[in-house]
Amino acid sequence: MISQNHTTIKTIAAKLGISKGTVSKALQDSHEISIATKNKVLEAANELHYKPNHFASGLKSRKSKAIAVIVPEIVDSFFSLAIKGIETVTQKKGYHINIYITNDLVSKEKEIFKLLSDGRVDGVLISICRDATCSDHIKELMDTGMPLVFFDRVVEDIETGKVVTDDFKSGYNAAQHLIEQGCKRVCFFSISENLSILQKRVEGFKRALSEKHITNADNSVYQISTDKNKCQETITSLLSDPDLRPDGIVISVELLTIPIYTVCKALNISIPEDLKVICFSNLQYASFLSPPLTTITQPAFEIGEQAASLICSAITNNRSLKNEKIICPSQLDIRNSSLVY
Amino acid sequence: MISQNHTTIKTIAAKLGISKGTVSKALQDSHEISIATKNKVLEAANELHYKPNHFASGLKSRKSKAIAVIVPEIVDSFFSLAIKGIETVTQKKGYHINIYITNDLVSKEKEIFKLLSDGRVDGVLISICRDATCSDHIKELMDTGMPLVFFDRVVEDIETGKVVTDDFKSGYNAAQHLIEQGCKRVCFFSISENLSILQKRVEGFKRALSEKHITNADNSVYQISTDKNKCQETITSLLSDPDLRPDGIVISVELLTIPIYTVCKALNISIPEDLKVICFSNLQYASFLSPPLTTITQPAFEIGEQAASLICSAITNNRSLKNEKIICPSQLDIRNSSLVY
DNA sequence: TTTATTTGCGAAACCGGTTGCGTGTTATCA
DNA sequence: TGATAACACGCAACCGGTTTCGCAAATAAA
Repeated sequence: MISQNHTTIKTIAAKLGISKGTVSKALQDSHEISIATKNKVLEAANELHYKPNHFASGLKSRKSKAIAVIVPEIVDSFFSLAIKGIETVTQKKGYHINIYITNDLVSKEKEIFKLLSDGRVDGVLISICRDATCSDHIKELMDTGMPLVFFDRVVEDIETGKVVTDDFKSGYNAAQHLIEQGCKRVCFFSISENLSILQKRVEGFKRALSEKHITNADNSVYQISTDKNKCQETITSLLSDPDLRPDGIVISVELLTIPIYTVCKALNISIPEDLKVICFSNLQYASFLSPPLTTITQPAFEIGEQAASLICSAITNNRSLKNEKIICPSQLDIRNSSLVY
Repeated sequence: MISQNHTTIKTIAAKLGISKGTVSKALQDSHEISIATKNKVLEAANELHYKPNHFASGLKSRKSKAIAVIVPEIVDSFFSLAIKGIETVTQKKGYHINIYITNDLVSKEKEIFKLLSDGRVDGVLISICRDATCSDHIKELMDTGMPLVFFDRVVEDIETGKVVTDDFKSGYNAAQHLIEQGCKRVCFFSISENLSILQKRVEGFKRALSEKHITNADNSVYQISTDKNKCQETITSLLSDPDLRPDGIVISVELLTIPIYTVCKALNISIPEDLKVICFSNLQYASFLSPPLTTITQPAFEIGEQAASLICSAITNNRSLKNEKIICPSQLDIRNSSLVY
């Protein structure tokens, strides 16, 4: 095991009595090498179990054939599906993916970006942190020429590839659906004021409210902590008073589903009788929850595929990503949690 | 953007009028460089935004600080949690992780192993395919000295690090629980005859049956396809006849949960009245399913952490992984799907 | 003061492929 | 048959750090 006498291009050259350069060119199927020599080289390479060294070739080519994928969370049906979509594409195109999880911490996001400046990856796919207070680290890496594509959670004022869903419309549709189901006091539970996609969902949500003359529009959006305990506390306080509590909620992220179901159970609030719920979620199990959860289902897999395609073509064709914005529409999957009882 | 005039060690050397070697040593805080020079180098490096080149250092050191993580699926609460556990550890130790998804195909697994022989990763963490008919590719890579750790789905006859749960006992406990709940005809739904962990679960399951003198033990294990349509067909045919169908099922993997719930709904079989169900699963939503699902919950996060720790210490300390087997016990989370009505 | 030792740094080989250029050989054409 | 072109391959620099070795100057010991 210790004697890793790996075979290099030099080994092959020595065995065949030819030069390194010739072996290298033969392996690349270069036109300036005869077929006879190529065959001999291939045979020897095979026999000696030759494997080209990633570092050596990367040193010259400055290409790693790897892409960084940065996500806030992985135990999440949206992000895991998106990653699967990414992997499907990158695998076909011969790219490797490096996964980084930020846990929604900008500090960790910054550390990751430091690591990526060593040429380890050829491009970056990222869905940014919830508390996205600063994006200098992103700009800095991009300034070195690193291609970067945002998916889902984007930084609005950085001009580069973006793949998102139709957030405004989705927020609008969600609210409209609840209103159509008879809700009079509709709320939006968000987890961040900074994320542009959540802002857009809120805008769409508010638009629907104002169009339908729902009066609590100004006081209808709540920021919920993602810390388990705080989260449940906040929701509990918001839902405790039967006279003040909403009769319809749009949940901005899947993460909040369990807390809300938990609190409703604890407070004996029945969904959908007392409270109608709709959630931005990709949960496979939505139909089998109790009650079945109405969702705004994002095309997570497709978003991943599109993002991966964009970054790959940016890398190989040196394609500019400015003004490349792809919008994959979400769909409303109506289930019992939001239906008239 | 095109002018990527990156600064190298040479740039710094030229600016300061010293040699490459000195700069390199200064950056490594070598004892043979004066503090004055080190400071000058650090300052210049900072000023010029110097970033060491991953390929150049890797070429010498033969270390990539990267670990491959190979899983059959990622949209799965067990595997995504395990990956999160892995990432927690590797991130702390300065390792990157490359994710590969096999979709349970040996062919893809083999392709991945070919890719990993170029020095791109320093070690491998893998949970093998369902149809694990051959493991030559794994042995071949290990023969080159590549450290490898199996987690959850292991190859029994390859001697290396393994992190698993107590599969026999879990299978035993699952069956015992159903029997205690009054089931007379208990079945095990598996997805593979080849996976040793499933074999062990089955063994434990059968042991419980025989100890309790359940008579259908010989005819109680069914292999279910993971193809959606075939899967539902098989389950439907197994559950159709009210006189022949089981009154208790142990589901070996999370993947089969939805099909079973779906078929039961379609056939109007009520869980747990007509059929009690228990599933090997890490689903966060188990409590909120209808009915809440009794699970054998594997310590997925911990399994990931342990596996990552093992591989890291194998890489850095050249620690041998033979006979390194870590068993993280699962727990039985009893919910309504298996309880006496 | 002389010798021995330590300190600080430069020169150059090295890691393993890649590539431009030059050269000798063979094929082509007038 | 001589000039030209196509072909096949070797040589050596190069990518950007790392590391060994050696040397000169500074310091310590004799």
